Amino acid sequence: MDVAAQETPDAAAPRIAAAIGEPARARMLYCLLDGRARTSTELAAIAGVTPPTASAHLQRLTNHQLVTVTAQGRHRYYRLRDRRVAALLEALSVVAGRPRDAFVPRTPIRLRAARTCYDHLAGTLGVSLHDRLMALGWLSSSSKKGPAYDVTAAGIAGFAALGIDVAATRALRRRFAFGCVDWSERRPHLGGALGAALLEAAEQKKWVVRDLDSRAVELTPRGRRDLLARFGLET
Amino acid sequence: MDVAAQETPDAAAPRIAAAIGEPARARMLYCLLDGRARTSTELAAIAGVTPPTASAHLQRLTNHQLVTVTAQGRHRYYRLRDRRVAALLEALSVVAGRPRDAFVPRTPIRLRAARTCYDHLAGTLGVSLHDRLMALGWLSSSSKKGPAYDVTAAGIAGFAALGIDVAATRALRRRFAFGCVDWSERRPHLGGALGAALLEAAEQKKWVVRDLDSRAVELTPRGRRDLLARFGLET
DNA sequence: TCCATGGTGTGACTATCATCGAACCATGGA
DNA sequence: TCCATGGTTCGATGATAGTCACACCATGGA
Repeated sequence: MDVAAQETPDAAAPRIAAAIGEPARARMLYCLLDGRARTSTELAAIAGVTPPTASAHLQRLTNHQLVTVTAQGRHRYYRLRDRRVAALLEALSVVAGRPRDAFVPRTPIRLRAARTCYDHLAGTLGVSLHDRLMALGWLSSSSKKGPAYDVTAAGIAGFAALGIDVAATRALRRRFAFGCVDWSERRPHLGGALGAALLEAAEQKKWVVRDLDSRAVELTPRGRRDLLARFGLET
Repeated sequence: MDVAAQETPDAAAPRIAAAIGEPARARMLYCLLDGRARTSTELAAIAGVTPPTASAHLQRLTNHQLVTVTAQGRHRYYRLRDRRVAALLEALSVVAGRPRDAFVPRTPIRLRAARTCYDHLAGTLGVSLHDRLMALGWLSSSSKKGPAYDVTAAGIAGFAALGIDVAATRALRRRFAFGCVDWSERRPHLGGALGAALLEAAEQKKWVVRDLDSRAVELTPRGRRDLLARFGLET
């Protein structure tokens, strides 16, 4: 019974919002925001509910096109449906994280320090890396204050040295590179296909390790050393 | 009792989503998406509930920082808190309006034809105007496929003739101009400060008239004539 | 074939909340 | 001062939906 498929967009919007608007489901979704898949029981633990409850929640999220499920043996892997759902969750975080009087961030330091934003680096690490890339002249902000970026000749060479083919990345059918603002820093980090490629490269080089249960990303000793050497980045 | 102010962003997100995720409240919010303010009773009628119910809803929306209220005499005017809330609602529409098999738009034609998207023109009118501005060479897409736009010399002159000071608009502290994709057309129209200035100019020239109860925008006979004359735009 | 494990359906309980009528407060005009 | 109007608060009611224990189905390995 795919409820969502029979509705007008107007009627679907509040139902989708309601689907997100339940703490256990929200925990699941924000965990999946790193773009990876989780099994039903993993998500049950993360949400803090029993498997039957989690199953009901996941069914609802699937009906409303927020997540997709793929069966693999005995396991069923759930993941966010697409980047637009991720964008919705990020937009929600932006509104939820609005500065308020005497606001003190209560987010775990680990998560503020380095984390993924769907499929690219965010947090303080993501922001400093972004600033460094701008300072090095690898990236250029094409429009006056617009979020879209372009890569300079120096940047093409630099990214190539990291094993990133800029031309191939640009050819992907998604936004190439832009300043992605997230809730904890309120400053841009590198988003888009290029940001994703950068995270992938960093993971491959074992500069960073992703946490399984959250969006946290840990900087390895090797990563700390290489980032300093290559970018002059103090972490 | 401002519940939202005592919460971490993480706990606030699902509550905000839940605040949107109730049909009556969603109707109110999407109505306010044109950026204008409405009184409590107006919103009650639009949502299809009695004044006491609407009052409770509006209180919740206010607590969760989605709308603000300003008292004027006996009336209390509610409006969306800021552009980020509008962005959230649009992101929600995008997910809600995802193409589905045999999808038939059930939106009133009037709303599809011309409407506002927070504070700029959308709908088929917004889209054709956008395409025309590109064809005339007033706008240029700065990045490869990014949404940010810039204005050409021809555009600066053209907008000036409409009474729009491009330099002043660019100086505003918001995104200058970009392709804003909305749910009904799935094609970009002109968003940002420049889009807002264009709508304002069109309103001032009596080319369009806004509807009070919805996001609909009506093209006046004069507007039809002038748009044809100035842009060669058949409506 | 049997068993262990991952995952889902059922039914009962409970809490939340949307709703409205009626009463109440506040503003502006007569 | 009184009244009309806009708007909110209160209290009661009913529906929705989140929760878990238990039972059930499916897959994979022994």
